[in-house]
Amino acid sequence: MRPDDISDVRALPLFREVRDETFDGLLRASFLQRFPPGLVLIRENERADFLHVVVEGAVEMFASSAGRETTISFARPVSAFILAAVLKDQVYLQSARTLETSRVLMIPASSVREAMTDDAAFMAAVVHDLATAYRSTVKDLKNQKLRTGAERLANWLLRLDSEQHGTGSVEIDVEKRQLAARLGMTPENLSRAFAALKQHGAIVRGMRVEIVDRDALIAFARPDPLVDDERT
Amino acid sequence: MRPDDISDVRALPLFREVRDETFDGLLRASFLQRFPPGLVLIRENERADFLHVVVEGAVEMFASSAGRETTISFARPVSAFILAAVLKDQVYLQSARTLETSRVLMIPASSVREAMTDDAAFMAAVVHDLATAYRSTVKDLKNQKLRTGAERLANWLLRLDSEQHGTGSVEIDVEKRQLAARLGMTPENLSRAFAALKQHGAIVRGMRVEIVDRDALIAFARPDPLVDDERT
DNA sequence: CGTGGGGTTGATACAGTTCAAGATACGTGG
DNA sequence: CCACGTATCTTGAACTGTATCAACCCCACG
Repeated sequence: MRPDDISDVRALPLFREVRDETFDGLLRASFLQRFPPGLVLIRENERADFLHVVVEGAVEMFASSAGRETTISFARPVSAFILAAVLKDQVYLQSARTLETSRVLMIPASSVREAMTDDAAFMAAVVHDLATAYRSTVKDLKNQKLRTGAERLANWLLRLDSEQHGTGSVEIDVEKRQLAARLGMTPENLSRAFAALKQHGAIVRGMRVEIVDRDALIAFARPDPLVDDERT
Repeated sequence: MRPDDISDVRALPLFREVRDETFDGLLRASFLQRFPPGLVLIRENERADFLHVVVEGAVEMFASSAGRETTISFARPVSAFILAAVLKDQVYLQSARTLETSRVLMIPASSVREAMTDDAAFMAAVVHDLATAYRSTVKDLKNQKLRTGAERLANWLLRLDSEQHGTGSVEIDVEKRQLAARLGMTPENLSRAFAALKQHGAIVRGMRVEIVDRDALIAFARPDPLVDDERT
């Protein structure tokens, strides 16, 4: 494991305040592995043996039941995923697969649980991380239940624009099929949602979207900090 | 506060393993209040000043955005709700209102955060509670995204039957409009879903449902422990 | 009684998926 | 460098799932 990677992982909210010996102990038992795109890292219903941390690349969390499948979320560097299953010593509720070539740090579940009982600072960080993940899922649920697909897209565009300095010209940084999955719809539906947004001030051309009438787009999207804001 | 209530609250997973002085400290700062039905206890976007515990009655968690509203979950005695907002010292993401006359214990957020830093056992219980709430929300999300309304109803009936000793004759213990909200659909849609289940071995008459062909109902519902099981 | 709320039913409309076909983009091998 | 093949994206049409609006039934309760 390269020194750069170590310091990136160390900088995670989950590990930042932790004692050195706790962090070293966690790393000693772990290993970093490189995976090709499309590889399934975790299958739901398997026992949670490791806490995974995406160090490089991108991972999609998804879930299936009765033959249907849906995307739950994406994990990008540097972040940990499925902490809850590890803590409860339970099976995963979600599956995970790489979207690109990715490097993933795998920390044994038992080490995580030990570190938590030994180091109060780590346990406090775990509490914070869990609370954040929980609230993020509640926001997803609200986004899904309270909005149509086109509205979810419009709000996603507004957020992306503000991340890209609010110039009104947005570069889509993911494949559209991935974007469709993230927004909880089919690729066909995403196409139609883009077409529908022409009426509301957003024009798409390839991977670039021009927000020509921000007020109209906002009026259509009706953004809500309790759904869209990352920080709260 | 009556001794019975105290021991009920003490028995919650969140407080069971906690030191006596921690528990006493929490209670000292708290107060128990009685509320009439339909009263809004918490409004989303308000600062989380209290951790609430339903001691008696029933509370509905719901959320609104852009004029639409949806039910997120129900809290029945004895359980705590919206722990995450309290821990992050943030605003509530959900609103809460009583469904019936209810008694609710309100613990100041600052006391909860103090108790957590003082008592490792309490913090450990908080971790477990948060992980459980998080996984429960993920299951809700899967239930919502992977199933139709009729399928959600069918699975709810199967679970209710197993709770009522699997006799195949199920008594619905909530108003149907509440049930519709819990299953994420309109009351009209619930009526139609019940009608549709006649084809799949479940016959409704008033508040009573007869499961006349369990195999057929299971084949239609396709229950999944990773969505329906409370324990995992 | 009569009135009102919960529940059901019907008609209509919108949201979303599916299936199929065509368009565009892109990397590879000839 | 072009041609081809493949994957992504778009568009159209049909269909499922759900919401909405309206009418009506039923029963409990004043």
